[in-house]
Amino acid sequence: MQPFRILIVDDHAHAREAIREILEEHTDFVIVGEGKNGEEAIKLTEELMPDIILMDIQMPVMDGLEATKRIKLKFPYVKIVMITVSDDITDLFDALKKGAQGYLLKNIQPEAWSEHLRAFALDEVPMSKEIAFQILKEFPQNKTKTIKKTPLSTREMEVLQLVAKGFSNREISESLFISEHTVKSHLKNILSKLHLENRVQLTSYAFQQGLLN
Amino acid sequence: MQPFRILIVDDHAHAREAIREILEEHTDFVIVGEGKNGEEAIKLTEELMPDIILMDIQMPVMDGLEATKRIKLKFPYVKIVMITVSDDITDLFDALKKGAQGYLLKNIQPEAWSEHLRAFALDEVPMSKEIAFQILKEFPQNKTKTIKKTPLSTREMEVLQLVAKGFSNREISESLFISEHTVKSHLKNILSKLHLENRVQLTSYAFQQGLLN
DNA sequence: GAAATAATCCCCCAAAAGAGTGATTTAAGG
DNA sequence: CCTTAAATCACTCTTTTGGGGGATTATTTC
Repeated sequence: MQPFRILIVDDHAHAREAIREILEEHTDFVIVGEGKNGEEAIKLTEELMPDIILMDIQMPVMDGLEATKRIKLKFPYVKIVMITVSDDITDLFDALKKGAQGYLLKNIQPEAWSEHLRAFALDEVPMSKEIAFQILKEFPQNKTKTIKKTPLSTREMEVLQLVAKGFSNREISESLFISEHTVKSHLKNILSKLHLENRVQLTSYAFQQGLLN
Repeated sequence: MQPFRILIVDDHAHAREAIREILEEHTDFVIVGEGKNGEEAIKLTEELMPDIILMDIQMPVMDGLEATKRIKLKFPYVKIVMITVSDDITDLFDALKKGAQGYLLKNIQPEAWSEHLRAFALDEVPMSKEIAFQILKEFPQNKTKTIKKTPLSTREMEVLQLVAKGFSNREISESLFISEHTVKSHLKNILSKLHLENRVQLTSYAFQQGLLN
């Protein structure tokens, strides 16, 4: 079998070096390029068409979330795996939303990376539950609390329903007998709670979660 | 049983008179008000809270479609029935999309109206298939051709997929390697073909029709 | 009684969306 | 050959959206 072609994107040279060392122990991975930020990631992906991109989340110029989103839009078949030491695990969920296949934590059992990467590359797992569990259980309690559920309030749900039906903020405000400012405020909070960017994504989300009617 | 409280909205006085005559033959209908346009319809609905609104489509100031949409947004339980002599039957489907319960044609068997209205009021039919058929069969062939299916083209479907994922026009244009102008043009055509107003409604539609993935 | 949350409203501002026009090129069908 | 449809791009203009600040009440929770 052809080795998996891997692109590494991280702003720290020493981090890239560490990753390279880990992967070079295995003959079924070949590192085809390295980038320092999101912009380079996009350019290098176009040039090299890697099988897998290992991408850091925090980077200057363009961060890994934005880069993941854009690369996935243009090249849906490229697998992207986030690498991070993030202390805010919600970033990782955001990454999955933007199309990343999975994530690996720099400081947690890098010796097992190759195994997980192979699983990602072979599409064996969209996001392996075992890996997720493995990672989550490593997190101290106070960290995982950052993924606390912030469910939508009653009013926010009402707004959501009307947004998903395609009504404008103005129309919603008239329907609920409140000002348009308030509607925008609710919507802002909803998008923020759900880590979404716009009302279309909210509508998709609502359909997929069965939140409507 | 209480008689059904009916509001008539039509810009022609003689049309309102004709409707009044038809309905007054039946004791289970009482006409509580009359309006001449969409704005009046909204005002009168707030004041009178009728069970059923009989509304013309073509009216000055604000037409029946817009009025239907707004009334339904504020008062979802009011039944709205469109009355029209429209030669473009697509208007009627638009009316149903905006929340109308059904429609009646001025020039076709008004003697059967009361029966149909009773059905609408009692929620026996969201839009009775028999009535729809009855009306459709009265239409000459060349008229019904105006409801011709205009399916989306391949490219339009591609645009739809990306819109429903919450991407902006700019992002879509970069993904498809075309200009943003072209994306807007496609989107405009899509919305027009499907009689929708914005990308959120398109997203809802796509989900409900199972057009995605 | 303090702290947190929900719901309401306000301002500013840049970007995006949508509606109305238009044009050109290519491909497909009769 | 003519017509139609699809796909592309363009310009203008207004409205809408979404992000960034805030603030005030009232209620609930600890």
